[in-house]
Amino acid sequence: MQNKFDNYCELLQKESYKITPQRQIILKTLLDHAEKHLSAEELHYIVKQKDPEIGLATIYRTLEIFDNLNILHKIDFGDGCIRYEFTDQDAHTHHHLICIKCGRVIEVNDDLLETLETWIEKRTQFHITDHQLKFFGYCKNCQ
Amino acid sequence: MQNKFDNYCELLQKESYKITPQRQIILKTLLDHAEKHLSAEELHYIVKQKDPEIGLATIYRTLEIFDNLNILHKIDFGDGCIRYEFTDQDAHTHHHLICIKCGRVIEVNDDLLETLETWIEKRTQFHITDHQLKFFGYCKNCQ
DNA sequence: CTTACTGCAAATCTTTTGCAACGTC
DNA sequence: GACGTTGCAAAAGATTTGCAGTAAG
Repeated sequence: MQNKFDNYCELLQKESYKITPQRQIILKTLLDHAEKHLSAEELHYIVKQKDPEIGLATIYRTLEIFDNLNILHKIDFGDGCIRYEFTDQDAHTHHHLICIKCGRVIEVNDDLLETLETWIEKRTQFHITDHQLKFFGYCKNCQ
Repeated sequence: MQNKFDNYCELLQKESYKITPQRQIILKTLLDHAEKHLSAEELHYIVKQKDPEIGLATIYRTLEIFDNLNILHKIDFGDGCIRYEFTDQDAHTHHHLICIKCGRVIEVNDDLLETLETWIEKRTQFHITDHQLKFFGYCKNCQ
């Protein structure tokens, strides 16, 4: 985990962004909760426990930068706020199961979609660069 | 198209919603632009040309009802507003190609996802009731 | 005539922006 | 020391809600 942190800091530096304490705290927090798909608000709540001074605007601005640098990307689970996920986690073959009762988000990996993608590209002349696949239903506990 | 309109009106009636002129105009407009995935704002703009009195709140309230009755459902193309699509159009085997340059939304049909769904259900014990698959990339014109 | 529906305005919620003060490099 | 970054407060944009008046059944 530490090396990820360092890598992302290097990337920031390389792109001439400054390594501020705020950005370090935010990045650490994101890494610590990588599987949680935090929203800006949730992230802010956690971050404030480490440094109560940090404002919500800084959270949004930092997430924006991380998104631009492709460190993470936005996902929407339909709950009214934007959530974030590390891009390196994605690997293009990773989907989400969203429980419509308890809201739990489960991740699944597969590569069946590759086939579909190739087929669609051939048929529609649309050049696909990314996809999002979400399944809605009931998780094991909520059935 | 007329029979769809009548069917949905019947459904409204059956669920003891009143068939008001506003709801009729909204429903007609939605049916006329079924392939457009209108947002509330866009819908309002069109509807106001037929009846300038209709307020945006009515649009939202009507869309809410239609969503609850499963006449249509929300989709999010990541452009900051909720869009709507008729549920009967979906047929569970219909996906969206979203051009990240011009924003055009193209629809594709396929049933390859069925296989994947069955496989996931078996493996994760998650009961899938719906899915959303979006592909991002460049359309023919924007490549 | 009852009860749901409407339009308006105000409220809410998430996200963005302007700006003066601040901190990194 | 320059310039990017921050916190705050205000703004913006989408959606919701309260309310008094209106209309469908």
